[in-house]
Amino acid sequence: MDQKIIFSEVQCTKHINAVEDALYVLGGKWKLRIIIALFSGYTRFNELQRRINGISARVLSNELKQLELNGLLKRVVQADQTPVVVEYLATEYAATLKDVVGALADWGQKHKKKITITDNV
Amino acid sequence: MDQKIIFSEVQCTKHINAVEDALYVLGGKWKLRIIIALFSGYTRFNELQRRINGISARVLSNELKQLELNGLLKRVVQADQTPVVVEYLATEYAATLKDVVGALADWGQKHKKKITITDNV
DNA sequence: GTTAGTAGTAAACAAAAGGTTAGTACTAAT
DNA sequence: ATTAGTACTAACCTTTTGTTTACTACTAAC
Repeated sequence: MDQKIIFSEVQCTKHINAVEDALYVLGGKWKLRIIIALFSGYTRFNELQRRINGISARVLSNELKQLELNGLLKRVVQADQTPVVVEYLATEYAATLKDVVGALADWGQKHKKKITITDNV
Repeated sequence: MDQKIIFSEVQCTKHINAVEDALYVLGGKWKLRIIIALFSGYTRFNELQRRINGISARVLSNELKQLELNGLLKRVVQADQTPVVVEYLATEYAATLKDVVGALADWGQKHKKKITITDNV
């Protein structure tokens, strides 16, 4: 009932700003899903599209460009191959997202259990 | 260069689905910011609007309704007071988001430092 | 009695995000 | 020769999200 204050007044704006900075890069429906797929070893465009349920080629293409701009993946063209093969590889920097993805996936899993049992009050 | 696979193939879909469930509740531009403000002890409508830079009354109102539906806050009307005071209080369930908010804020903070130094390749 | 504050809602609109369809140019198999 | 796959892009449309302005109804201060 009387909820404890977790963050101090001074920390509030700091936290909001930090989350804002994170969401600028990770926000939207798809970016974290793409990062998970990359972590899982999927590298090719159509492979990613098949794995990430519901994403269109246009949106995937745009999202990949933005993730590359933010240093989370590298687009590698294997020009020696026929046909030319394009690979999207998570960078080392993307690995710093492990905690974020982990925390969110954990919570999501627990939340799903909660709503399937409680059916939400 | 040769990025290690962090999640196994089997875990990929599980992770994506879990993150999907989390984003269903927390996704969008405002929800996490509102939760942080609630954690910080801000409880009143106008107080929240002042604290969360850029949010309009309409959007704040809608977001608060959704957060209440998902059990993350309680809308409490102090009817005895004049004028009537409305308080939005984070629930205990919302406290389970501490790790998520923490991980995201941490990453956002580090990312901001990175881009202000490196200026991004 | 005018101004400011509380806690919003309604209507109208604009912007951002995402979806749909089709198409390119090339290869490889049937 | 047709079908299927790769890796996309363009144009167009819809949906979602957010903004702005105005308004309610009430209180409290100046």
